[in-house]
Amino acid sequence: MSIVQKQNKPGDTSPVLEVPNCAACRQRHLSICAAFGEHELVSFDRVVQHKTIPAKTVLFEQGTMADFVFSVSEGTVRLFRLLPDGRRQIIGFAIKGDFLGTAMSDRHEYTAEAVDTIKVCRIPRLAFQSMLDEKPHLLKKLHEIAGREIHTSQDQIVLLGRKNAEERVAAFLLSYRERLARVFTLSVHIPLPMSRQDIADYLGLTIETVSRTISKLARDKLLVVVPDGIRILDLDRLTQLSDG
Amino acid sequence: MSIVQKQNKPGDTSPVLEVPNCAACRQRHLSICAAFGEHELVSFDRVVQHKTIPAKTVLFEQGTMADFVFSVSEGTVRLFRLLPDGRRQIIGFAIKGDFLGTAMSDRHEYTAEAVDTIKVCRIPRLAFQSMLDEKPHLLKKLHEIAGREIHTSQDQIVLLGRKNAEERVAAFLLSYRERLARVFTLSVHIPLPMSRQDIADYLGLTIETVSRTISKLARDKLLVVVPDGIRILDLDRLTQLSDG
DNA sequence: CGTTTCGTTGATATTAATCAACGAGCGTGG
DNA sequence: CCACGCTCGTTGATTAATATCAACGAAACG
Repeated sequence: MSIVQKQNKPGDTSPVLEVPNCAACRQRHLSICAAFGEHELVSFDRVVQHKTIPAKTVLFEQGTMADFVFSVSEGTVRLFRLLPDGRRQIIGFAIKGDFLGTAMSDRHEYTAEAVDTIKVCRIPRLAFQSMLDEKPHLLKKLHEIAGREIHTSQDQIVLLGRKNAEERVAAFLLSYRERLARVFTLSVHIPLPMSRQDIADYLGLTIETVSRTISKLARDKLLVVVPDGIRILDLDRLTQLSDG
Repeated sequence: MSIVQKQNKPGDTSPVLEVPNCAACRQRHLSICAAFGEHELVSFDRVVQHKTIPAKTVLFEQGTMADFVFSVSEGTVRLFRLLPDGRRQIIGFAIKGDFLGTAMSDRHEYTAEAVDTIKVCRIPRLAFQSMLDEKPHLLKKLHEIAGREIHTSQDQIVLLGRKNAEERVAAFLLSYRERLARVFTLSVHIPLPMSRQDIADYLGLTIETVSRTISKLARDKLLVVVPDGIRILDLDRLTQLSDG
């Protein structure tokens, strides 16, 4: 069972505000912002706030009013839901270029918490909503993102419903690798900023099972554990394993 | 482990074509069609095909080209993915009013199969796509649907990742009840057209565990098993159980 | 430099899967 | 119309996978 870790509260977010400048943003072409033209970015700049947020800080909490939507431009965010007795299920990890607020519901459906130090762009939801109403191509882009989100959710449902521990860990490593590849270069080295507990809560396992499974994969020479992550040794076998 | 049942192949679908008439469709206000005005419906009528399809028929298959999108107007559809060794995970059940094709990807991400006799409206994807491009309010409606889909996927992820057998069964019965309530009247009687195997494959369990769990809930007087479904006796306790 | 957190590994417990048997309902064909 | 074979759901006995409980070492942290 997952125990909720010590964490910063939403109240003491006290975020560092940076000089906002979407036009100069190096993540722009990765994110929802890719849907904007040059002149649209200027009006976007007016409503967006760029923030740096320390590790373990709650970005927003499940059930609270969704006054803002977010775009992640640096670092890793864990998205999770809690059961009344404290069991935690991580829905996903958001990285550079990811958008939080696809569903456009007026309450947050999960809690978002910084895994490491993150940078985000925060946009008032109403402002974002009215931009959506004005610009059909922005909505189209957003719906594209939603489509991908549905797809990866379904992958996760198959993983949780029908895969064993080894298959789950292999699938997590490979899918996380692909996510990273969209933003960094594709490599056999996979940095894992999140804890084993996070991975366990993402895969519906316990921390001990995750640890044992990674050890087994290392023993079987599919990967090696390196500081801050793992290195893939046998991509083919790992892929085969992950597919079930 | 789930074994794939005998089923009709996509080839022998030989669907019964009905007189198409969206304006007279009694499910219209429930479905994506609710986004159309009267005169838009006429142009919609021109591209839509209404079909009646017998039980166990494959509507479309995972991985094949998504040439059509579908709106379910009668009956129950199971949506599932198969692992190479035959393990099956049901992603969801579609009922009257549900739309299949939200993700708008060019290949089907799951197989759809009639549980009982169903009626569907079939729309060529390209035609639907061009209607989307013309009518922003249709895209908006579709994105709303996508938002709900993401939300229910996340519920399912929490269920599969962190709930035990009893909680899963209780949660399934209640969520399925709510789905039905959107379309029929809310009742303590829940018809279950799908088999125990379907429920098991939806909940990431085996048929035996589902059967035992339902028996236990009946023994504990939370429900009674009735022909073609169950009847809820203690909604409060069932709700509490399902929440974890 | 002590203290806490994190990851690992071992021993045991528990849940759900697997293997097995059986009875009810249903359709088919003799 | 009844008998047979099938499918489906249920229940029991046993096994297997993962959770839980526990201990420990290493790294991180104040």
